[in-house]
Amino acid sequence: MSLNCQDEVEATLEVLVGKWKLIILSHIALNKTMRFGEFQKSIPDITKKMLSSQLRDLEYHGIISRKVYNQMPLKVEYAITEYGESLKPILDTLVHWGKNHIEYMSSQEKKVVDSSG
Amino acid sequence: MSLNCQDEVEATLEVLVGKWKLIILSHIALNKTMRFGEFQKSIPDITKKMLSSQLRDLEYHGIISRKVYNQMPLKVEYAITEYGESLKPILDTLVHWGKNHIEYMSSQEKKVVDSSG
DNA sequence: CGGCATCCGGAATGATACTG
DNA sequence: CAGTATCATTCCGGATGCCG
Repeated sequence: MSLNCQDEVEATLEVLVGKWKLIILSHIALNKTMRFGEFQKSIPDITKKMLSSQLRDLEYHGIISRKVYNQMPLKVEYAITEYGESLKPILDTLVHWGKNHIEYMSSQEKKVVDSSG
Repeated sequence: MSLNCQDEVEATLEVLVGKWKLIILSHIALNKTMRFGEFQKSIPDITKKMLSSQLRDLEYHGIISRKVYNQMPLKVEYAITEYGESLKPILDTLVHWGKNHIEYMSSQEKKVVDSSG
């Protein structure tokens, strides 16, 4: 059996690659449903085009679902699928490590700021 | 308190972004030390330039260490740092999900292959 | 052996305008 | 409101050659 897990990591990366996918997931994982505009408010720096394309990718891979309401004004709701939920452990470890890393970095920063004080 | 974890995810991504970083980590996490050439053998598709730059990034962020032996022929050993070890849970969840995803995809494939049989 | 410098193409991302 | 179309740009990563 192979000890290195390159294929598995690559398979996961294929689904999660993209500047905004994990950001999007970190939001939708916490809500039952989210609308296009809500994503834009939550993620100010993302453009419509990027949001749209990343959402489509995630939908293609079965991570999120998309429901259109035929009404005016238009309404579209996104939700995380059951399969998408299986990504939560990844998100959790990412958030956990990031939290620790931010603390680590700010503790490193103090040593630098020291010279200006 | 903030419920969305965008900053944390982004902080983690800043360290892990790059086509090969997680692949590299998935290899070095299983070995005490690895040499430049060993990475090349383990990851046939990576170029010297990419390997070099990704290793430098990881070293910069304190994830791996680099030790040069002043001898001919040149010898350089890379190792995962203690801080780098803290990424293992992320790798584990990635590998775990990837494994499951590969099975999921191959089960989807059968339905398609069906038409050629 | 391990790695950097240079050049280069294509993919990823962004800005803006337009649409049902 | 929720996108798409188009054009511009940035940047990642690959090919190659040179170096200690």
